[in-house]
Amino acid sequence: MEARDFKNFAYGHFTKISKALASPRRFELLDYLSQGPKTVERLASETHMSVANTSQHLQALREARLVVSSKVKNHHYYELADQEVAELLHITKRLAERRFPDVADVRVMETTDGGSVPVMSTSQAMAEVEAGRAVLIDVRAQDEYDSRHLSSALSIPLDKLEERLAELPATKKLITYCRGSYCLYASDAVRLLRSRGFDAYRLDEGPADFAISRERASDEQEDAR
Amino acid sequence: MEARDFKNFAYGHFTKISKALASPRRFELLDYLSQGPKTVERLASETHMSVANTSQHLQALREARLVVSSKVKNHHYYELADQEVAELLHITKRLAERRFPDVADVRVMETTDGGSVPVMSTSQAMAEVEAGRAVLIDVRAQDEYDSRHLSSALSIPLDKLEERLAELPATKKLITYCRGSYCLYASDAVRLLRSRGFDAYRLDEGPADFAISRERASDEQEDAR
DNA sequence: TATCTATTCAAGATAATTATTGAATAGATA
DNA sequence: TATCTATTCAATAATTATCTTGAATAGATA
Repeated sequence: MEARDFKNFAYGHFTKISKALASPRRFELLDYLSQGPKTVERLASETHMSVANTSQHLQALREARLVVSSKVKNHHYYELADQEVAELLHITKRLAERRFPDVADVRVMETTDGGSVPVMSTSQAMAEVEAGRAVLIDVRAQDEYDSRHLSSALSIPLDKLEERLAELPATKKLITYCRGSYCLYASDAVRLLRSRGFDAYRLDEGPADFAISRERASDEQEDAR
Repeated sequence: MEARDFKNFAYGHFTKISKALASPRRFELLDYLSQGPKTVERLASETHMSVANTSQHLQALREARLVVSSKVKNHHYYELADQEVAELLHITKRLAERRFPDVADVRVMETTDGGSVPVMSTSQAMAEVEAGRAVLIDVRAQDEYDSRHLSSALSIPLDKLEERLAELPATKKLITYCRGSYCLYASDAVRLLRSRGFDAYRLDEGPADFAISRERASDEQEDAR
């Protein structure tokens, strides 16, 4: 193989990955998939795309080997092919926030509802929970919770929150979380809870982001040995 | 701002980053830029692109805020806007190798010349150097060495290697490195050195990759505190 | 001032990507 | 077997990206 062919081969493959992430629709699909496996129809309705278009984008993601699919009954489930895909999303978002400060500003504005929704970091939240002063509430859909959730978190999907208020301790902090820093569910939950007198907060990340920080930490412990 | 507008805003910005990485030419430009600042003409000749096309791609990278430029005399120097860009390249490559095993196979085949060029990891190399059994040789261009290099490495650009053989210790291992795992310079150097009787090896990464591993390690030490 | 050099800009042809529509398929369920 | 459901495929039109060519610019140098 000639040197130039080798470079074309390598860069061609690298950009298969980046091309797959280069469409806002596909980026969003991957973002949802980082919460766990989902069917085409579910992804279509969550992203407000047509089913055909969703399917087409999923084909593109599969060609780039970022997702894999499996069949259960007559549903096709798609999921991330590798946890490193979630890491790539994470780093791309972080770089976007660094290079376009507006992005972070708008995120904070929107997810805190202009400052009225207090935010807590995961480490702070963990400390509160361990000290018995707070309870974690996962407000995502049940299957997303089942797929992965923060330890000790309760599952109360946002649309069930109002009818299940009685289950919540009035004397503790309630710390909600959802898919990640750009998801508004936890902010909606905090607003509802605060309007009912609870001391509510939201996390600044979701289980996928948290898993990445954890993994990086353990990678490094291995490297250090 | 409506919830949908917020998502479009956020995903639109995330994909500005990915779109910039989605062309093999631009990916290659960034890869060269991770070795240090370079002029348009230099980048054009290294990537075998026309100057106009190179400039156009650099504009695109600047729009995506992945590079910044500065002017010295009548040369425009471009450089990475953030070290995290190099990290994004690194992770994209790693994921491409995981998902497309051929990429790693071809890389190993090409950079070891079918197995005849022995490869060493950076940690192994560092240990050999510290024990006084090996010398590190940076075979990249002088300005790339000046921009950043592994500590204790000698600078001997590949095209000067033959005339400077007398400077090299015949009793130690010679460990060469270049831009990274996909760069062939170090392999060429090893072939030359071995043909003259030296005990030569190449590193499996370059200074940019090495810096990323280091940074990750120190990030995690901070997190642990 | 004239000229040279490095870079950018503008226009155009070609190719690739996207969303939409409607048809096709494959596997359940009745 | 017939029907239903979830998904994919195929064709189209609209948009966007790419490379080439040649002209324009801005700053050095003579």
